[in-house]
Amino acid sequence: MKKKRYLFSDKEWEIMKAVWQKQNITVKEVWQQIYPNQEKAYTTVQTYMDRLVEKGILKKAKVGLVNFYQARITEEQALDKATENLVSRAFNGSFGLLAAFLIDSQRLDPSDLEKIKKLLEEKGRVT
Amino acid sequence: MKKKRYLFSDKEWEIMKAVWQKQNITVKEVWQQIYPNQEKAYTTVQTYMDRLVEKGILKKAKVGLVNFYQARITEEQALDKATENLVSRAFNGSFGLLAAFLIDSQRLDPSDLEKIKKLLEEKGRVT
DNA sequence: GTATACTTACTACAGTTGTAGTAACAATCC
DNA sequence: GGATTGTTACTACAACTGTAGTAAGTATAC
Repeated sequence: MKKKRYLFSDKEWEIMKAVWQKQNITVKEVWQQIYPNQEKAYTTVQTYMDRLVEKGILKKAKVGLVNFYQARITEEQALDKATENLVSRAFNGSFGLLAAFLIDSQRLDPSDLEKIKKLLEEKGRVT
Repeated sequence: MKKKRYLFSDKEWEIMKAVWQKQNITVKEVWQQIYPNQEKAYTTVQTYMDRLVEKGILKKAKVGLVNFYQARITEEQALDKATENLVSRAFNGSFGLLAAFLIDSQRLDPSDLEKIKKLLEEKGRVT
């Protein structure tokens, strides 16, 4: 088992999202959830998941015939790492820059902006 | 020349940051800037840059002996794509979620928060 | 109790990325 | 003008990623 990177590839994100939704999940369940129309082979999903085990991100335990997989890190942790990675590569390490970029982008709708204002106010009150 | 992905690997970001700083840059200049202590071989940087040319992200033009490289996409575009990619993989496609995550994280210092408030107000006024 | 179905374990292979070496050619130093 | 230096072009190779096939073992259907 190698050192955890917490940095996922595209496909690994898909898998992890499913695992966080249902701790103790099987390959089959993940497969059915993310590829309901068999877009990818069952064994492809199996490979992704076993690689995540090798990387120390998932653990698996056999119950009878079947392997059940669990995440060893939280979604929170993964989001944080992924965001940090983007920020460090692309935004010169400044989370503030990313935040400003988001606000300036056309990517937030009015309700997003409202929510952000609320969060800021709360933050202000607590601090 | 393949289709532009605009999605960069870690090393590609390093290169691109240098290229955006100085349009028409040589391999040597990039190398000296990002590896001032020769942490990596000159030819390593050369390889990164020529791959970016193959991918259509950079173009190169020879002047005398030497190749000068230019970006074919703006930093803005790349930031947007990279952010979009993170959001779509990790934040269920919601830019608002990412923004909220940032505000909630301990990653923004008071001056960041101030700046964000200002931006929001301006946005409010224009909208 | 043999054929069928499901699941795992293992193997394979092409494309991408990180890393760098070598060959060849031009410029320049004496 | 031969040796040295700088630059490019090309090749190489291991790790990682996306993708999937096959073998083998267990369960189930009759």
